[in-house]
Amino acid sequence: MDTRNHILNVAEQLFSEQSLSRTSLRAITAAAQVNLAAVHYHFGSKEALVYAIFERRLKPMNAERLHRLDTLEVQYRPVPLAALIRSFVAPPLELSRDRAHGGEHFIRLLGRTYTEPTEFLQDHVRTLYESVSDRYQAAFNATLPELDPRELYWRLHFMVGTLAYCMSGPNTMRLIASSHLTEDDNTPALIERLTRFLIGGLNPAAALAD
Amino acid sequence: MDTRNHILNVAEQLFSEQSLSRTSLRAITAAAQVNLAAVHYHFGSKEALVYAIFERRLKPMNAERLHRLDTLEVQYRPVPLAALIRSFVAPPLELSRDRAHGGEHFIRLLGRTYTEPTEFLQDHVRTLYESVSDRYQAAFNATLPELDPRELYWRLHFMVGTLAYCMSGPNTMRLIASSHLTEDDNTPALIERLTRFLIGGLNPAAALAD
DNA sequence: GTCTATATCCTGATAGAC
DNA sequence: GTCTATCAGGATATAGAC
Repeated sequence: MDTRNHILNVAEQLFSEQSLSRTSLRAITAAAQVNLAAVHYHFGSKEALVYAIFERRLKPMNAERLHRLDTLEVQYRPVPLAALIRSFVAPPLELSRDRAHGGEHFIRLLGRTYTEPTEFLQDHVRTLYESVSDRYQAAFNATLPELDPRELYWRLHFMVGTLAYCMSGPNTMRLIASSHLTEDDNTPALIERLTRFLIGGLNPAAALAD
Repeated sequence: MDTRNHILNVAEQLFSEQSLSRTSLRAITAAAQVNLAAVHYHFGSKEALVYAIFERRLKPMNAERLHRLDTLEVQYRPVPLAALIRSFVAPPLELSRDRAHGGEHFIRLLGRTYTEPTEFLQDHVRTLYESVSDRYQAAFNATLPELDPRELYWRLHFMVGTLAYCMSGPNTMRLIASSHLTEDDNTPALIERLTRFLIGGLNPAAALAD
């Protein structure tokens, strides 16, 4: 079990630095200083290893989102927009800050997965997102009842896209001059910046409030 | 020259469906019904083929952006936010609609490249974006003078992220239930939806106007 | 559980005839 | 310009000793 977790950690980091297909099992086992065959013993295949990486992180992350949403929904109905957005974007961004446990690497990897056309992963990840997707769609619908479902759908799509780009992180292609990209910009500040941006985008009329 | 363009077209499509590393030269030459050695004769290497694909599309696309910005800047100063955003997001989205010339495939590929950690491409693409990046940063700064540079940087970062996600297209992972993802949603409508979202995000106070 | 050795296949690239 | 044939290396996966 120790070896298994060690492989997960090292693979997670390497996968976050290079694409899945460009990262070989040999590179992983060499970096982890374990035998090549250990991966097949513990996971069965490279794809199964990737599955395990996503499952380990996504389950608690999305459970945290649902927990925050539960708390909000007993307190308010409907949930105020700012709080709703924050409960959705904060868990992944906070996980990305968790360098001690490798969360930073995983979130980078996750951000890329949103746009990567690797079919074998898409289905697996979609399943791990199902409850979050349903619950939040209903919650946003309750908070923004004046939007028709199609318009709401598109705005949520834009929201997910913005978040995904933030997750893919500082090693992403920087089209905008990066003189202001300072590492000192901490996670709570980023969460607030992003939340303000999304409030404006999701509901222009509500942007002035809060 | 005919073979060369044919290879470019076929490669562009295959690269948009699978990641760069998972798409082999053999798959490309088989689909294009040309000889494997033809790629090396016309381009020299797989990486050089990828360069050529990006150069062919990115140069006119960004020239179009700068052309629109030029036109706007002789007409207004500063350029209104909505028009500025539209001039930035429309060229790629319109290109994505150009199925006759394969623009749809390229834009999908481009959307992914924003978050993919393939170093050899990043530098090349960044160079092709340099003038656009500089000009637009100045234009947004003139339109939104009340934002300090760091805040503006982050909002533009969010904007690019949202656009990138839209470009990566309908085959992207759909976390939000896709019942409303109808293909009939045409490009002009998407441009307007996205522009309205971005107006709200970039400048909440201006969202109510326009 | 861990390791060595190996099977099988696919990759990008190139040499050289036509 | 196009083709065949081939090289050299790296990939995943597995069989079997310890």
